[in-house]
Amino acid sequence: MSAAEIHDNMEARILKAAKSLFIEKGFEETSMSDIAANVGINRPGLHYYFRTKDKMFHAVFEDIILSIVPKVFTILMQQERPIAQRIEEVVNAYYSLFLQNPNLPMFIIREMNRDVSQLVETATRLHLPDRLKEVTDSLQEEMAHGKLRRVPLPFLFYNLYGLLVMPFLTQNFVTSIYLDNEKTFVEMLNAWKPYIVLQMTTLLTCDMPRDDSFSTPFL
Amino acid sequence: MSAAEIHDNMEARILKAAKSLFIEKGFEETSMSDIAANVGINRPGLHYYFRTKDKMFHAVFEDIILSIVPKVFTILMQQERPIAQRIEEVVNAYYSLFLQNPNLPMFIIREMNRDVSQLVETATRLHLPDRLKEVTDSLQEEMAHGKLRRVPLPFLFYNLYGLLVMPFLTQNFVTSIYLDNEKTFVEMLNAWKPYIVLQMTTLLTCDMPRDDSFSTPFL
DNA sequence: GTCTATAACCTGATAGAC
DNA sequence: GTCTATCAGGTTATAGAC
Repeated sequence: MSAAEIHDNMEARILKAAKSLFIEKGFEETSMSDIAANVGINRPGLHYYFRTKDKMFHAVFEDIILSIVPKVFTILMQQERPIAQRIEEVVNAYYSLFLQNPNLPMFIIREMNRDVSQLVETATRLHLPDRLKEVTDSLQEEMAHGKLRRVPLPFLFYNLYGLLVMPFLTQNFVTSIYLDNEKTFVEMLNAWKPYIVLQMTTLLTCDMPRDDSFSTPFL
Repeated sequence: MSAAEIHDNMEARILKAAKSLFIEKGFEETSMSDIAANVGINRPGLHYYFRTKDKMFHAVFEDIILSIVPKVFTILMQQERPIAQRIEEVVNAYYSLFLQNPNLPMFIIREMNRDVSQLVETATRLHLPDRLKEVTDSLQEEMAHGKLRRVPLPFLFYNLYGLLVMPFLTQNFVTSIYLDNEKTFVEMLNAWKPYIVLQMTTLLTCDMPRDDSFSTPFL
């Protein structure tokens, strides 16, 4: 194995450990010592591969975003498929990601609040705003053609992510109060899924009393 | 002013400062120095009034819970009022609390995950589990009588809090991407409110396709 | 009651030996 | 590349003067 390969290999090992710790405990509460101990090297070793804690974090965060966001964008743009089907697939994608990392929703929301500008910066570097615009344009086209009801985009966002993320954010709490074990939690998640899809499709297809006092340029 | 009054007064001042800092930055990221500086006394002074940082935090947390939870419980138990009205009042109560403290939802969820057992302990000390049981009994009675549709309680919880809390959790993010200023955010919140009420009443009163594969003792 | 001084420890980061 | 030693700064908490 060449020196470069050893280097890459160690870099990957560090990233893996850092990712798991950052997700579990957040940026501030994760120390370089924690990560070093987890990888099996010394604190200064980390600084050799990633000069600062910040740079390590950026790498981890980018990795996480790339693992889900493009997938969701692609699903949402498939205009030929019924919206209920697309939503269900989006929910499935998030479910499978979150079930592997139950702390991920918490992590992302915390990060959103700790440092928005960094998040926006990372997203821009990955050209996600451009891709997002394509998605919203696509949805608005469907709305304009009457295929979907006109709903302000932030409301779609709140509806989907609120319903999707709340069970994970409160997993510990709900489990300790209502449920006996983790298996029950997964069963509950599966029973919850159709509610999410139904609420979203209702919002996007059925006529509901609507308050037009709030209008925005973005829908 | 007696010595005891001076003592109580300083205790209150400390609690107020601690509350605002804990909510804004969380438990771990708030230092005793921060609080001391905010109150205008020295670090060791804090330890005189609250022996440890933990004890101070418990006092703050208890204060927050008492400011909202009993109110919500009372509203939900008013069986004579239409459910839509009750839900709207609950949303109003949370809105007015969260608009004063936009970081409160984040704070509570973080705390839920940092230390569930402490949360449960505090709740028990305040006899909230007993009061909660009365509320759920009341709702289940309405369900049994056909006044409300039978919905698993955790699903009601997810629906209400997911829709209610998501705008606040993502306020910084959404504001920096979609909106120009804070005023717009409040306008959006007000436009969002009827959606929450409608989604909840739909869930609780309309017939929807339903998956009965998940049944629990608590519904 | 409130202060200064300090204990004991943890943090991220770097310099330099090997 | 990986180590030891160390820096400069932060943390909670306490002892003891006044």
